[in-house]
Formats: sequence, C-alpha cells, structure tokens
Amino acid sequence: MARKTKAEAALTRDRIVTCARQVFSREGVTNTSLETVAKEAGVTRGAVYWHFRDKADLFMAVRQQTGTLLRFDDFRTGDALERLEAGLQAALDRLRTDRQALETYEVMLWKCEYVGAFASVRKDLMSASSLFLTEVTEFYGEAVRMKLASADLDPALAARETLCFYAGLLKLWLADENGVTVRAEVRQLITQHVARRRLQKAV
Amino acid sequence: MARKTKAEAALTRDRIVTCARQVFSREGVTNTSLETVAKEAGVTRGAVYWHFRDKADLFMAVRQQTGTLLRFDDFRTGDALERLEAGLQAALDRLRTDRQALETYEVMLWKCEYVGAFASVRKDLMSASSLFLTEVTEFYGEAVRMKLASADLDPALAARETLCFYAGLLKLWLADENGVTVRAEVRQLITQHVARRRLQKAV
DNA sequence: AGATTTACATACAGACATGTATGTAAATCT
DNA sequence: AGATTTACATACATGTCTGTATGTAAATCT
Repeated sequence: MARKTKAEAALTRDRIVTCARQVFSREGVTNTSLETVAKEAGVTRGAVYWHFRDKADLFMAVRQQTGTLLRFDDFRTGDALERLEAGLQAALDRLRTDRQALETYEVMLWKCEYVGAFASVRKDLMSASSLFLTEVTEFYGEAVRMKLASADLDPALAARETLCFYAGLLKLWLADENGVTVRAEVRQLITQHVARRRLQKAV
Repeated sequence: MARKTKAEAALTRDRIVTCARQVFSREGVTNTSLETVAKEAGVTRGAVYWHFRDKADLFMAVRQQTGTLLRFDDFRTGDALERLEAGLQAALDRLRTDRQALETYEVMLWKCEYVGAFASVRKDLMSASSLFLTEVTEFYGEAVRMKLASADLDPALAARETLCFYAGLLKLWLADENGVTVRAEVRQLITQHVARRRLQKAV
C-alpha cells in the first residue's frame, strides 16, 4: 500500500488510539477484537499491529493519551486544604466535561480485567496511589503546621482516608449514570470531606 | 452417564461454583472458558451447561455463594456510630479471614468487565449502594438525634461520603498486596473515619 | 537518482470458545 | 415394576480472534 507521511502516520496512530478507547468503553477491553478497533478507525489490523505490539500496548497508549486526572501542581494559591480541595474538584470536573477522560476512566475502573498482561497496570495504579498519598500527606502536614487542622490529625492516616474517599468517589461517580448516588452532589461531597479536616468548621 | 443423586448433583453444582470463583480470580471472568472451569471441577462442559445457562449465570451463582459482605443487622449493641463502625470493621475482617469472600470480591472489583450481560450486575452493585446509603443515613440521623454528632451534620451527605470511603477502601485493600497503601491500617482507618463524625472527639 | 525504509493491506495458519444436539444409565416417580 | 426424568458425557458445527508472514508503493535518505 502507498506509504504515508510521518505526519499522516501519526494521525493514523492517534485515530486508532481514539477508536480503541471508544470500543473499549462499549465492549470492554477483553471483548474488543483488534479487528473492531481497526474497522472503526478505517484501517486494517495491519495498521494496528504496525503501531502497537498487542492489545495491552494499545491500552497503555489509551491511558497515556488521556493522561492523569489529578494534578495538584496546577493549584498554587490558597492554603494547603484549599489546594487539596481544588485538585480534587478539578479532577471530577474533568470527568464531567472531558468525554475522553470519562471514557478512559470508565474503561479503567469498570471495563478492564487486571489479569495477565494487565496485572502490571494495576501495579501502576497502586504506584499512583502511593504518589497520591505522598502529596496529600504533605498537604495535611502543612495544614497541621499552619494550624488549619487539629494538631492531633495524623497526616498519613488522613491521607489514606482521602485516598479511599477519592478512589470510591471516582468509581461510584462513573457508575452513577442517573446521578442519584453521588453524581448530583460531588462538589459538596469533596468540599465536606476536606472541610471536616479543618479546625472549628464542622459541617 | 450414570445419573447422580439429588444430593450428589448439588455437590457437583457447588464444586463448579467454587472452581469458577477460583478460575475467575486467576484468569479474569472474560478470559475463563467454561472448559477450564469444568476441568478444574472434574466434570465436562455438559455439567456446567446443565446447571447454568451461561457464564453470566455462573457468575451470579458465585456472587450468591459468597453473599454480601456488609450486614449491619448483625450489630445491635452500642450507639449508632458504634454499630456503623462494627459493621464496616466486620466487612473488612471477613475479607481478611474468609478466602472465598476475598476471591469473590477481587473478581468483582478487579477482574470483571461490566459490559453486555454483566452491565446488569453493575446496576445490582449500585442498588446495593443505595441500600447502603439508606442504612447509613439512618445511622447518622440517629447519631444527630442522640447528640452523638454535631447537629449540622447532614446525614445523607455524610452517608455518601462514607459510601465512597467504603467503596474505595474495599477496592484498594484488595489491590494492596504488600500492605503499604491501606491494608496495614484498615482498622485505624475505619475507626478514624467514624470517629471524625463524633462530636468532641477529633482524631 | 537510486537505495532503502516505512506504513500499511492482504493472506495464512492455527487455536480456542460457544451453544446445542444427542446419548445413556441410574435415580425418582407412580 | 415400569415409565419417566435427571444429571451429566460426548460429539458436532460454527464463528472468532490472534500473530505472523508477505506484498507494495510511496516517503525518506544518501
């Protein structure tokens, strides 16, 4: 077949990744055949196997294309607890407004089996959790030092609770299609969660 | 083949369910073939198809065999917050001590794609979440009435936060094989989560 | 300008899973 | 005791997916 320009090839690759995400989210990772992805992208499996080693590799590309939801570095203003809340709110905001992010995370949390080649992805997720813990522990440490939070707040333990809260919130938010469980009140939920750690400000 | 007694047949069915759970947890639901399950159980696919319509049906049986983790009704002593905590602790205790429960929940949370015939299972899980909300909202309502918690604690909102916490805790606990993220401190985590809702008892 | 890659499409070979149809001997029913 | 189910095992028919091998015309390199 006629060889494509490097730029065209990059576009093809990107189309494959985008379509893979959509098919994954419709049919689940294990059930999607590379044939389906290829057709959706207007190419053949030849193109898919040219750009990616196998389905697991393609899955990694889907994750990378979307990137990470939570980026506390984006928030530099306000006290530690305000920055923590801003980061969490922004993550959930992105799910609400960015369809790509929504699809990717729905695949990761509800439509993927972490087995075989995908077991390593689960370890990745746990590494991300460890990073989360480090960052949030830092926030709580600062909050205690600045007297925003009670002196007997254990930063590491509180961070773990926040991690659980966040993980569960993501998972439930994605599944809560009619909004009755958590979707309608995400904002308040996050605000309240952080506020509960603040001194003298029971909610 | 020689017909089995009703009792023998029931044993066969149970063996199939047990083996299905193990294979699911090893290979993921989508990747397990009924042939593998059958072999593991010492029968042929004929037996599997006799007892179950298809893989989804078998999956339901696996869930039913294990039952539900969280049963607040088991705890009748203590105040509302104590009963809530006892329920949560018991659920995580069961994961720790009951291998069957552990396998089932690992399958449900990490090794199953909620797509196609399994989409309805996700709705089941969300229904269970609604029930959780009802029960926990009741606990918090009682806590407020009994002055265990601040009067401006919103029971419904607090219950949603607890739901997120619990969902995330389960998921992370199951993935945290080396215990660094949450497994080592589950007990404290739960205690702290509930305690934070109690008046005058910051942790 | 010629040599070499590249970016795919096409073709091939094999494995594997599913659902159903059929067979059968013993358990259960009447 | 005979008729009927039952609890499977066996056999069949079919579809689907994977990975690789090969072909090819145009980009890119020198």
